[in-house]
Amino acid sequence: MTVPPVSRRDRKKAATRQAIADAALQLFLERGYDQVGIRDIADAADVSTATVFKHFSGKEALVFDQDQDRESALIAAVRERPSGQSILDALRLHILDTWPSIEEHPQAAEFTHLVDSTPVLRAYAERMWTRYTDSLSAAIADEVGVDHDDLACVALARFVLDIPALARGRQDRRAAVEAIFDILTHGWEPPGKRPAP
Amino acid sequence: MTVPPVSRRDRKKAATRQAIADAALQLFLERGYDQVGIRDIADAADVSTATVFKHFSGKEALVFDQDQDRESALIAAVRERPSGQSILDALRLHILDTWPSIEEHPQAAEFTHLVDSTPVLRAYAERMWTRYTDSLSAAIADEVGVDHDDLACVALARFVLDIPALARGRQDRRAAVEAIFDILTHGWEPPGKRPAP
DNA sequence: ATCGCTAAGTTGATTCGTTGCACTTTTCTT
DNA sequence: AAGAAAAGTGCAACGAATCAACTTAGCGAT
Repeated sequence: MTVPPVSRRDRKKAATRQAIADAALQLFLERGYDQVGIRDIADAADVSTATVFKHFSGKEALVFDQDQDRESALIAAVRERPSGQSILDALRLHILDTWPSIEEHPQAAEFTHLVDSTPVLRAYAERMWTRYTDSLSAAIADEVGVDHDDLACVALARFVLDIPALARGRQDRRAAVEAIFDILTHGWEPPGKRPAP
Repeated sequence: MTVPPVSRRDRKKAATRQAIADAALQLFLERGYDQVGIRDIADAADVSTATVFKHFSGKEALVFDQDQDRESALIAAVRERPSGQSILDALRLHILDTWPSIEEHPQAAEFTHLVDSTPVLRAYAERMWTRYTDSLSAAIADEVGVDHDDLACVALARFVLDIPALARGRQDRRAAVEAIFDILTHGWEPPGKRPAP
């Protein structure tokens, strides 16, 4: 939850931003991403197209309005973990706690479908996560006490941020997360043969 | 190296494609990616803009003309590895053999700078690699004898394909590759503190 | 209270990547 | 040599995004 804006100006600004995001999401869900133009969104929100781009960096960003909170939460999970808990455990538990329940929420079903069925949105979502590599790896490096650009920390951050893409579409997301963390903790081994179905 | 085309038609097709790619790269290096339009490239290659898009899926693809060979080589390294060699070793040795020498080649310096200094190209390059996840993970799964969508194999493929992005800009690329494979082999551990400079 | 300053929003034009369509030219097949 | 298939052309058009000049509304300090 973000701090509520103070001045009237800020409130109005936030209001228009919200109006644009709401209008966009509704239209996207109704007609599909590619069947909605920026002008449609601007008209629905009763603003000009230029205003849309003042608030959002591009069309894709209209869809992912609040997913930045998940990044802050992830970093907080590392920085404020209980003493004695390893970084890997903190990440694992936090992810198990929050991500699957978010994505399994019934309201999110059509949203997930929208993203999955639109290639440009899939691409944007993936890049959105890996773009957070810098801040997450900085947090990890701080906790360990090494330079921010320490390779092991950057790599771990990157691998952890790959998890949403890897776990997407799995029947049992929790098991998927556990399996990936097992690789990160103990190293990769050839999986045993599965019984043929 | 790809097999030379057979018929005259194929040769001409390859020639125009090459002319477009050459013109594009030269202009990009001269003026910078954003300062060159598709129409400039088409004029320089003496074709119409429509022809450019017949050969390349988009503007970014003009820059990465031959990087697909590296993917095939990577998969071959897994499939045709010496018997008794582990998959991880095969990947590690192949990458150490080929990638750093390619990127340290002097001719590639300005190309690398072009990509690094153009955000949209950086993004495309990253996505280009992770897009190969499917074929690499399929190769790994085949060698291990499990389903193509086995999570551990997909995860390994993804992590290995993250390596270019992680090793980019490191002073010692070989050491970086080794360090990342160490994580993938034995699991992640907090790195020891470095001596303060 | 009000006077400017700043930031939000508008309007309209403009650039640029990309696609579609109807058409011509070249090459392959038989 | 005829006709099918594919490469390329020319042009118009669409949508996303940006820019410049302008209007409006809220803010802060006198």
